[in-house]
Amino acid sequence: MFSKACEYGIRAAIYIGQQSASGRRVGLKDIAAEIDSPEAFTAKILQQLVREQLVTSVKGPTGGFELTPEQLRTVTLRQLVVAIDGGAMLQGCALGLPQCSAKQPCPMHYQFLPIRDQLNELLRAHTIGELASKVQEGLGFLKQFS
Amino acid sequence: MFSKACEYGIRAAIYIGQQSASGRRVGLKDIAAEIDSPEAFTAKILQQLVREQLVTSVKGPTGGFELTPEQLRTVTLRQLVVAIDGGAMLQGCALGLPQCSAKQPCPMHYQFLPIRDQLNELLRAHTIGELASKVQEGLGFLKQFS
DNA sequence: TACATACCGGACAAATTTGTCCTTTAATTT
DNA sequence: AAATTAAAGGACAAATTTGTCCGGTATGTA
Repeated sequence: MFSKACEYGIRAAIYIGQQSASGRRVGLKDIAAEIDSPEAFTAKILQQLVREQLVTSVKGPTGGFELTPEQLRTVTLRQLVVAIDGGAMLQGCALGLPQCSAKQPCPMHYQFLPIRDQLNELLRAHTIGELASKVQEGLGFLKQFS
Repeated sequence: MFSKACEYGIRAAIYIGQQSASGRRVGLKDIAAEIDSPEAFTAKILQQLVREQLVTSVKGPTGGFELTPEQLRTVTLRQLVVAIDGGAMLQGCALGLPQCSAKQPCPMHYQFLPIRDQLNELLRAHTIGELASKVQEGLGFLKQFS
């Protein structure tokens, strides 16, 4: 569905959000450990998110990553996905036709349309803050325990 | 959504189906030209589909690819996708958790479930023959004209 | 039987994605 | 101010996906 980078990015953002909601700023090492992702690769992805201002970072001792109250409230899953994977998967043709549209639809065009619309709607409807709360309440997990 | 290989594979299968429905067997060169795909790469993908018996091939002069009436009637989009991309995208967790399930769901688990179910249903519901007819009737396209 | 045709299969190459390492930059603490 | 901490950024490496090339194999035709 999404790229690895995107999966890590979303998990990281939610974890940062969860901690930010409790007033804690978190470092890269902590993040990678908590979401079970490769540290250096996760750093790259977070850099992207910081550049896009979807996540906030602070350098130096006591530094780390955090989400402002506004970011918690307004940044959606969709913004993360677009920032990391680009819009292609949320718009492009399922069969890869470059100009697929009602004008010259691929054979699956009208069947896929509602599903893609729902996916877009879904991603737009959920903020990082909301997902972070879910994790905080033990209703969702960012890595698996045994 | 799907890999390039999968996109080419689906388009190729539908084109072969369209021609088979009219009693024509088609060669690789023809296929690649009609669906606008790299020839040698398309050959690899078709080999896979032939091995899985989703497509039939005949060697030698007058040879080529075709779909038997049974293949036209029974092979679904889902079988093509699984043969080429594997089942991961049709089952795996959206956030990449290896063991995501109701037991330890990711924060988006229950939101994604209905969408993934619909996608599976959609892929299962459409046969190559059906999609080939759509193209034959001019209601769907496998490449774009200008 | 010889030849031509067209798929098969393996090796190879390019491009992209995933992942690592190390130096630089910024900020806090002593 | 110096030392320490942690993110930023660039270069590099591994893995996967995408794509090519070419000799081998099967099949139909003369």
